[in-house]
This record gives sequence, C-alpha cells and structure tokens, in this order.
Amino acid sequence: MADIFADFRRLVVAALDDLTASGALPPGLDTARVAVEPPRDPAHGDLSTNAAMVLARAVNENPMALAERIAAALSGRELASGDYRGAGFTAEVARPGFINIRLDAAVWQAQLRAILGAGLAYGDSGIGRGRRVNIEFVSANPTGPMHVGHGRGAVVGDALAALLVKAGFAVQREYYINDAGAQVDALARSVHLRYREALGESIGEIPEGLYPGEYLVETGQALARRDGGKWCGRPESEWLRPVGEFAVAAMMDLIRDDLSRLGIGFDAFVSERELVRDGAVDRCVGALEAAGLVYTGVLEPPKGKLPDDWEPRPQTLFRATQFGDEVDRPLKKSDGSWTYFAGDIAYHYDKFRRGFTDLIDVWGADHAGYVKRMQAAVKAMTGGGAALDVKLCQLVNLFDNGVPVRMSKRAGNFVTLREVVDEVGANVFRFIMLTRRNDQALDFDFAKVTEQSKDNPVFYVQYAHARASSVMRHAAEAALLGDAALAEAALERLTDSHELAIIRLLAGWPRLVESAAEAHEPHRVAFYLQEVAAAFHLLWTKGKDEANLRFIIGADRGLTRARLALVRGVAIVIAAGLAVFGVEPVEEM
RNA sequence: GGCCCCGUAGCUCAGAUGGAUAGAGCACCUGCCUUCUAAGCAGGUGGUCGCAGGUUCGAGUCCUGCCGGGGUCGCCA
Repeated sequence: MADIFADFRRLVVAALDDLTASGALPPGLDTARVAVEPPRDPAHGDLSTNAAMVLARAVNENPMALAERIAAALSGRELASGDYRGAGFTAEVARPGFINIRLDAAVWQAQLRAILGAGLAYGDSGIGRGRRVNIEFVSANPTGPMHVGHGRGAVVGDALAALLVKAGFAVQREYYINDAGAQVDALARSVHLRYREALGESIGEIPEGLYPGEYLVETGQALARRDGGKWCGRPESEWLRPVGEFAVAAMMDLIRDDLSRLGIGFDAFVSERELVRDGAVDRCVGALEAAGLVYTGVLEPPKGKLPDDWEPRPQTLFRATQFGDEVDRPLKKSDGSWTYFAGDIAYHYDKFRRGFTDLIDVWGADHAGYVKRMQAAVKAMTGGGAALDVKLCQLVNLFDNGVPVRMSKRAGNFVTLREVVDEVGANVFRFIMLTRRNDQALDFDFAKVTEQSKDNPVFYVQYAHARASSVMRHAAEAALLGDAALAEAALERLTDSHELAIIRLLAGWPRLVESAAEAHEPHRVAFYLQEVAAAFHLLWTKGKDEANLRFIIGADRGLTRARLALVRGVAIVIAAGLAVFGVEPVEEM
C-alpha cells in the first residue's frame, strides 16, 4: 500500500547503499535512525530526511557536507509510490543538515489514486507482521453495572485493538472476570437479601458492606423465579456459592449488555475462579517457588502514615524486587487463599502460554501502583519472553453545561455508563473518550458533546464527512462515479495549493496509523481527523469566495470529476479513521 | 516518606519516540452568507514549554535534583 514516507525512505536507504557500494561511505552504517518525515514548516518542502545528521558522526564528516553528497546521490533516482514511477522530486540541503524534498504534483495525485483504490482499507499496514497481541480491558468487577470510567477504558481498549488490527497485528480482546474474591461473597449476600425481598420478606436497610444498588432487586427476583423458596431459612454455607455464581452470571449479562450498547465485544472472557479451580494458580506459584522466587518473610512497614491495624506478620512473598518492583509482594491471604495478585500472575502467564508475547492491559489510574509488580511477575514467569504494556486511564469528570455532576458510589447514585450512552449516543461517547491521551483526565460535558459547533470535535469531523457526502449527492453524475471510476479522473487537474495540501494530509494517514499503533496511542487518530476536517472545511469555504474553486464546475466535467475524487478521498480517510474508533460516519446532518 | 502520572497561550489541550521560527480550539478584536450545509472560513492579539543543571550538531521531548497538582501505598479487587 502506498505510503509516501516509507516509499521515499526506501529511496534514501538505496542511495546510501549505493554510496557505500562505491566506497563513498564506509560499510556497515546503521540506517535505523534515518527518518523521512513531513517538515514542521511546509515552507521547507514536502518531505524531509535527517539522514546526514544521524550518520555524520559514524562517517566522521560535517553534516552539511554529507547532506550534499546524499542529496546528489538522490537526484535522478526513480521514486516508486502508488502507481507513480519517476524522478519527480527535488532535494535541497538546509542547515544544520536536513535534506528537504519537494515532490511534483504528479506524485501527490498518485497518492490520491491509491486512496480511491484502497477505500476503507487505506492505511492498512503490515508492520504488525501478524504478531499476536493480547489486549485485556474493562475487566470491571462483576458486582454491578458499568460506570463512566469503565466506559473510557472500554473505548480506549477497543479502539487500540482496532488500531492494532489495522496495523497488521493479530489481536485478541479479553475480559478478566474477577469472580474469586470476597466481593463475590458480598454480592451473593446482597442478592440473597433481594431474593428474600422478592419472596415477600421485609428486609429493611441494606447492611454495611453489602451492595445497596437497586439493580440487584431484579436479580433477586430472577433468582426467586428460578429457584423458588429453595434458599430460604437455610444456612449461608449452603447458598453462598450457588447464589454467588448466579449473581456473577447475572452481573456479567448486565455488563455485556452495557458493552454491546457501545458496540464492544470480546474474543474471550477468562474467569479468575476457574483459573483457581483448575489449579493454574498453584502451578504458577509452584513454578515461581522452584525458581527460588517465593519465600516466607515479614515486610517492612510502609513509609509515612501507617494503617491503624498494621502489625508485622510473616507472609508468603514473591521476590518482585528482583524484577524492578519496590517491595516483595504477598501471594497468600492469612486465611490461606490466594491474593488477587497471585491469580493475576497465573492469568498473565496463561496468556503467554496461549502464545501471546505482546500483552496490553488497560486499567483505571487507581491501579497505577500495581503496574510494576505485574510487569515484574510477567518478567519472572516468562523469563523475559513477554512484554506487558499497561495503559492507565485517568478519571472522567462529568459536567452538564459546566456544572459538575456529583456522584457517590456509596449512596448508589452514580451515573451509569448506560445512562450516558443512552443520552448522547454510542458514536459521540466513543469519539469523545478518544480526544484525550489516556493518562490525562477528561472532562465530559453532556451539553458540549452534543453541541453543533466547532468546539465539539465529534461534530466538526462528522460535519466534514457530511459535507463531502453532500457534494457527491449534488454531483449530477454521482451515480455513475464509483471510487474506481473516480480514480481514472484527470487528477493532474488538481493543482490548487489547497487541493494539494489536502492530499498531503491524506497521504499521512498510513504513517499515522503505524506510529499510533506502535505507541499504543489511539487518541492520535482523533487529532489527525480534526486536521483533515479543518483542511476540508477550508477548501469548502474557499469555494464560497472563488467560484472556480468549487468542487462542482458545471462547464468542466473533467475538473469536476477530479475534484469529486478529492472529496471522496477526504470522505474515505475520515471514514477509515472513524472505523478505528468504531464510530459510524454520517452522510447528512 | 516511597512509587506512578501530570505541569505547554487567559481557559481546555495536541506536539509523530531528539529536528528547523512550539501548534489547534475556546475567549477577545477584524472581515466573509443571491452560489456545493456560514453548524463554516480567513486574519489579528496572546509563550522564559513549572524551576535549575546535564547529555549533543539540536531538548517541550532523554537524565538528575528541586517546586506545584493528582493518584496510590501488607492478606481490596
């Protein structure tokens, strides 16, 4: 697939190889750091390479002089990008050693042809080489409906997964169900209360430590429908487990439903309880023990303010400090059961056993302190064979027209994800969640995200797509103009600087996909789409002032077709970007 | 106190793994609707990139130390 930056970089490397072959450069130069990028200032040209500056030291030559030699070696070479073949570029050296390239319009026109030819697949990349990536996200505790913070993690994880797929990775989306801890017992007791309530008992206040939320009323009723009075007046030991399992299943249904409203699905749900039951945790800790990484010891008290009930006691510990963590971490609770951490080690090892060496976890920022120990555990269990990247999602602050929406989880009146999505729509929610870096707190204002103004990035981008669609509707011959036909248009007639500027921007999409995928940063797509939208709105308004810049020129069918090709190019790239976000482009607004 | 994240225009934020004169939107001025959606566009005002050192051809970006904000800190998940 055409990527002008990658294509030109090949040309630079070929020129360097030639210089080496002819003895003009020493053998064995490392060209890994040679980059071809758009210069920040367009006045410097279309492309720019740092080759001379990066190699100057190894060659022991002044960067400017080296740049001159490389530039000379470049000139006259044939560039191949899309269906373009030729020497349509000029190279020029600038201090302190940049080589700036200007491309003929024909090169850009070929990029547009490539976009039309590829359609939504434009930007698909092979850099992933089919490597298997496992991305675990959401993993919300199965104790209630999802809240907005979970929604952010869900969208970030899903978009990152889609981005990695686009970049050529084989991605598995996973959800880890934390169904083994004490919280499940609390859930079971809560549901049992609601169950008795459903059978006509008066239950009064929900005791401290149980889940008070109204959503469990229905779960209690469902249990009553299924099992009748079976669990009434029986000791807790008899019903705790079965009711817990019923409740977890019900909560997972709730969560899956919340997720489906966002258009998010998973390839696998992995249960902590089943890992424990299968003995995976025992095997895992056993392996650590065999490696001498488990011992019984007493931890130093934490620095600063001590918890009230702190007292030294011996624990089963994992030597996390050997792998970069600050302290060794406990694997067992005092009742002999595994800690959450022990289960999580087994789970991550299980991912590795299933063939994943690239692991990504998306967590809430409150788990920041957990990152190092998990990475340490992955390192220990896989002998460095797998890498774990953790994306921490900061808080979402809800506002309504500038007024903070107060939430209290304890009082059970927190705003659920479902309420928000029902109010603003999945498309808006998803896009807005990706307009900030994941580690930056995000303000979400109900009024602003649905506002129709430039202030609102979703609207701004969608409006550009709608305008492009509108042009196509207005084109008398639009019905005859599929993308394949438009690719055959006389694109050499696209010569206006604004038109070429848009193609330049569109041609940067493959490069953006690759860099965002490698950095695991889907939000970059949102900012890129805003740039594309801005360039298109600009040209649109130009056409208001100067009739000869309008897309549809009644008297000139050839020019009209060329411009429609450009408009389609814009629509394709916006749609391809939105597809990564799981957002549907709108045709009309 | 330890660790993690953040600190960029009055406000909200980008900044492509170290590139050239640091960019958008909002706000504030000034223009642009008989014409493909003015729900938009153009121009202007606005910066010691928290502070101080260091690394090198070159630092908002990497390293060290401070300052400020947030999060977190042994059997919660």
